Amino acid sequence: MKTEPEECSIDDFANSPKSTIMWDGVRNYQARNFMRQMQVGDTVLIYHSSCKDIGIAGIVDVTQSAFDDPAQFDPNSDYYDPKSTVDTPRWSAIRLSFSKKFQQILSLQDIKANSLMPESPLTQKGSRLSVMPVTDEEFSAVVSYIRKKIC
DNA sequence: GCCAACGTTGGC
DNA sequence: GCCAACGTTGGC
Repeated sequence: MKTEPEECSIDDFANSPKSTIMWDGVRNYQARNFMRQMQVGDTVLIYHSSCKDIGIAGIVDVTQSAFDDPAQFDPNSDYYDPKSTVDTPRWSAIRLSFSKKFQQILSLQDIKANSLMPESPLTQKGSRLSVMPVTDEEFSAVVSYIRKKIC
């Protein structure tokens, strides 16, 4: 899952390890559909975008599967969607909790240079998908690369 | 700040 | 249903 760290970063999770953070505001159907597939206990890579240190910053866990994103009903929210009603909601949110923060960001450069996620939309030009699946293979590649790099 | 790539909107 | 125009994303 992508996030701008100024809005929500891995540190926001790390600083409140026992609480959960609601992941709301996703307003793209493809991303939403991927969120709806996520189950409690699933592992999520957190990617910092549009910032100085671009890349994967750590790991969080799903603590609640998809529910109606309350922001879509709130006229005062940036994420308000006038076309959503309680009867016909469009958007979903999930809840996440802290798992791990990488000791250093696994940069997009490194991800590309070492082909850690060659098939992923993440490494493909022009992809704007903010929630995307990660294969077991990609996850293993990411974790073993960051271990090696830190040691 | 630039700009390519993308998704959405809305007139027809 | 098409597609031009528009707004947004996000790396550089």
